[in-house]
Amino acid sequence: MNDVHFTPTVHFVKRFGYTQGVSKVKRRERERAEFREEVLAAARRIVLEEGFDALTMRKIADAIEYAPGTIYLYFESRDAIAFELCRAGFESFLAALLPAMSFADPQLRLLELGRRYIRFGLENPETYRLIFMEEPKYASEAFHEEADAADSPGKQALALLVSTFAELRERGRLAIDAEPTAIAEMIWATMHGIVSLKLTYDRYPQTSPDDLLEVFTNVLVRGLIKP
Amino acid sequence: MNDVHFTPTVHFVKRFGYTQGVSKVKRRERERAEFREEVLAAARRIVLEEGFDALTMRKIADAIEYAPGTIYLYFESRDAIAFELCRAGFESFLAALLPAMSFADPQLRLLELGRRYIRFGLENPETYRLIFMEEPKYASEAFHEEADAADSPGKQALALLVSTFAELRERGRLAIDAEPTAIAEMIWATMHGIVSLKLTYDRYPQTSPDDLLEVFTNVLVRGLIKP
DNA sequence: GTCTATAAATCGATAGAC
DNA sequence: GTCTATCGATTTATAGAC
Repeated sequence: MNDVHFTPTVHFVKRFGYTQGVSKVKRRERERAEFREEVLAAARRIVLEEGFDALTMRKIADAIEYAPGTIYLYFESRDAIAFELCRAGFESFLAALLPAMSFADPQLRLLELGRRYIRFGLENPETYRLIFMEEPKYASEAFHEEADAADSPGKQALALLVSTFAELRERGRLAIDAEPTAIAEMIWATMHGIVSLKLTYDRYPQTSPDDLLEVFTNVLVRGLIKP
Repeated sequence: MNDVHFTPTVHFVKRFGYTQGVSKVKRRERERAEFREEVLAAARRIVLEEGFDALTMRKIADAIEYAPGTIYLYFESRDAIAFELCRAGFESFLAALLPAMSFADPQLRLLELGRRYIRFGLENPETYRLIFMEEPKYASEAFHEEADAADSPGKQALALLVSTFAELRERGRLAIDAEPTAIAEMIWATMHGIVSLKLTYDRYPQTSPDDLLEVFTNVLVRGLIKP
């Protein structure tokens, strides 16, 4: 993603010269970032209230009280905005899970990861929809993107689960013989199922997400983990 | 849903009179049903190949080689077509699960239900997306609709799972103390998670749906069901 | 009953005035 | 840097000829 809008160096150097210092350049960059953030915040609000398909440049422009064309000076296209939303979405998803890693005991950590996963999904339905349920076009790109050295936030989040099961297996506490990756992805699937069903149907499942998680963890502790 | 197109009685009685018998009326009705089915088949194909958002009256008209306006003589709107697709989708979903009920043993029946659920989702991705993953607008309506006396096909499908767990509990074969409904909906969530993740991300989860199901059933048999 | 033609709305994106 | 104005494409749905 080479967004030319992020490197206006030539223009500013020509106009102000470097003898003037970089303060004005920095101010411009800051204002630019602020405008972009304003656009993204409005976009998130629209997706939350009206769904992803309702995310149009005109609606964003109305929300931030600018003309539609102005947004194109800060974002290449509507797709670029959607991609940025997904990117930020995976990052806040990872941030929501991370505190669970402070639990030293892998079983307690696992339960906390599940609780945090579900809470994130229910409290941020617009973000959850965007990264896990909508048109995979943008989300898949953001999930699979290879950052410079590290994995994408989405992959890192999954890695939290995998490492927890690897640890349980190392300690000989797994009751069945299965790959940590397979177990982790099965858990992921269940968490995703609980959240996405709740977000799609308001009245079904009749059981609350918390109770569904409790039944699942009861089964999990009995059937997968040795004490 | 009072679709005036379904009750053209007055028109036909005026035109043909009842002395002429009902054969022509029946032929008209049959042709009408055939046209509607042709529209729905084309709509299914479009949803399969290009996604639900690409379902437009023009595309349907092109596919069946009629003018766009003609479709409005048979369907009230695009929404009515989407609703009909969901309705038929729930019915074929139920039909795909039903054969599992021939297993007398509830545990074997449960495993077969899981296999059939996942197979249906993977083999009918367009229908699955439509009834369980897309805009809940039409699906929710079709799921919650109260047919004359019986439940909707969607509710009936869920009832297959619930009754299986009720049977297991009656026989004293449940290892944990939980409502059959809660257990059934937890299983539903997991099945839905496995299928929908696979349909949304092509490369993640890395574990195949079959292997995910196997891990899950291993945990389930160990942690939930007494032998 | 089907067609052509089109209305009315809305979309993404761009051009040019200021 | 922001605006107005608009292009060109797309949509649902309708009107009227045949």
